[in-house]
Formats: sequence, C-alpha cells, structure tokens
Amino acid sequence: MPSLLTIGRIAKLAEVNIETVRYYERRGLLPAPPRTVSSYRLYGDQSVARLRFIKQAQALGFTLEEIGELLALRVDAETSCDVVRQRAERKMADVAEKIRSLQAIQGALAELIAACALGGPEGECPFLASLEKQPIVKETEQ
Amino acid sequence: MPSLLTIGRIAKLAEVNIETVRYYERRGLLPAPPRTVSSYRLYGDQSVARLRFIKQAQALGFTLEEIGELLALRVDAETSCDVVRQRAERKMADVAEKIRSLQAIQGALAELIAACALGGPEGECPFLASLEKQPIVKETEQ
DNA sequence: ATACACCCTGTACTATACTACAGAGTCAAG
DNA sequence: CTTGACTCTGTAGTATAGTACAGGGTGTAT
Repeated sequence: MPSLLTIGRIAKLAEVNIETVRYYERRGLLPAPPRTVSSYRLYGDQSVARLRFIKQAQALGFTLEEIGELLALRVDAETSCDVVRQRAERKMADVAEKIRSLQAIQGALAELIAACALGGPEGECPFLASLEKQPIVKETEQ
Repeated sequence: MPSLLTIGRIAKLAEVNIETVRYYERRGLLPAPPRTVSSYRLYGDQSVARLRFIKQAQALGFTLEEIGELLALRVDAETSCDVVRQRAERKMADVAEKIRSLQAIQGALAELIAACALGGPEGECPFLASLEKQPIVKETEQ
C-alpha cells in the first residue's frame, strides 16, 4: 500500500526544501504527480527515493542535467535496449573514472596521515602528486 | 629546473580560463605568485598540478571551499600534526562515502546493462533501489 | 617605431541550482 | 466558522563559480 504524501511531507522525508521539489518538477527530474481536486500534488514514496538519489548524485559532482540522463535510462517505446546499454556503458566509464580519482585522493590522505604518524611534519601537499593524469600537452609555440 | 610560466601558459596547460586562474588566486586556492617588474605573474609548474587538482576535485562534488580545506592540509607553525591528522581522517570518511555511493550507482548501471542483455525491457529505474540509506525518519505527527 | 599578442586591475555579466516571497486558495481542529 | 498550517502559481532574489569586457600597460619581431 503505497502511501500518498503531500509535497511538504516528501520534502521533509527527503530533507530538501519544498521549493526544490517544485523546481525539480519544472526541470523534469521529478515526474509531475497526480493532483487532488484542489491542485495539491500527491506523491508516492518512490518520489522520496528519487529525491534522495538526486541529492546524492549531486554530491558526487553530477549536474542536474546528467542526473536527468541517468534517471532517463530505461527501455521504452522510443528507446531500444541497445541504445540504453550504450548510454549506460558510457555512464559506467564516467563513474569508474570518478572512483579512480577519489581513490587517488584517498591515497594522498592516507599518505598524509602516515607521514603525520611518523612525526615528520610536511611542507608540500601530497595531492598534487596524486593525479598524474594527461601530463602531455602539446605546445604550439616555443 | 622549474620553468617559469606566465598566466596564459599555466591556463593553457591546465585547460582552464585565464580569468579562472586569477579567480582562484582571489579565492585563496592558488597562492599569489611572484611578479615580474611589470607585475606579470610567474608560476612554477606545481601551479599547473594544483589547477588540475582543483578541477578534478570539483568534478567529484567538492566545493571550492572544501578543496581549499584539502589543499590546506599540512603541518606548519599554526597547525599541529594531531590537528592535521584529525582533519585528514574526516576527509577520508567523506571520500570513502563518496566511493560507496558511486559503487552503488555502478552496481545499478551494471544491473541495467545486464537486464538489457537478457532482452527484458525495463519499466522502473534501478537507481532508486540503489541507495537504501537513512530510511528511518521520525514523523512527529500521525 | 609600430603592430600584435600578451598581461594588468577593476567591474559587470552569466549559468546553475536553488530559495524566498506575494497573493490567493485549502483543510482540519476546536 | 474561524484560525493556523498547509498548498497553489508566478516572479524575484541569492550563492557559487566562473567569464567577459573596458581601459590601459608590456614585450618583441619586423
């Protein structure tokens, strides 16, 4: 029995502002829910999960636009399985990359903590070394 | 021999806008570099690494303020080892949490791809199930 | 000695993601 | 049947993180 919730209710449950819920609806991130005769929105509890997912994905550096793309990943009349799989695989690569970056930062923090334990106070920041990425950049002039 | 770079140079190397470099300086994320007699900024190449780190951390959902805190993690005259270690450990927890969230999303994407391979088209989005987090929320009224 | 690409400061504009009203209607309790 | 908490739409304001000039100086290649 999926309970019906007002906008104030889901906002509180998902720990977001009421206005944010309406904003996400405008942005197309939250489907427009059914209304009462007096135009009150009535949500099911999957909406709460959806709101939490959005918040969480944002904290991971996804923009609302990207989050919309993630949430839209489903097979339907307009979208074949193949297309969905391709998109999902691209997102997977993004996510894997983010995980790698976070692990690098984790490593740098561990190093910092370890160095601290040894009592050897530091000068330079270990983060800068933690990200040996595309160091090759072609210079067009001297 | 650490080469000396103008602002335009490091901006290009780090793939950011020149104005962004100056903005980070104002924000205190990038130390004010030495200047030539004619007030041109001259950077060493660690500045490029720093810019890249900032960009990367942003893509992981850290705000510039949080990035500043990360970059400030070092032992010096004002900050004891103990304090630095404590802060680093708190950041570690944040990072670990982010990694867990990303792994949940990764799992949901894998599920989606797998379901697709089985030819079973989907209705509901697997992400919503991927984040069984604080589901306990106390309600003060009925 | 002048053209062109570069740099300076300062201020103003932009995009994204909210957040806060104003003014009006709704609903439940006493 | 009214009071207080809630909801509605619409519009405007805010914070964060840039980005874009204007107006002026610099550096060097021809």
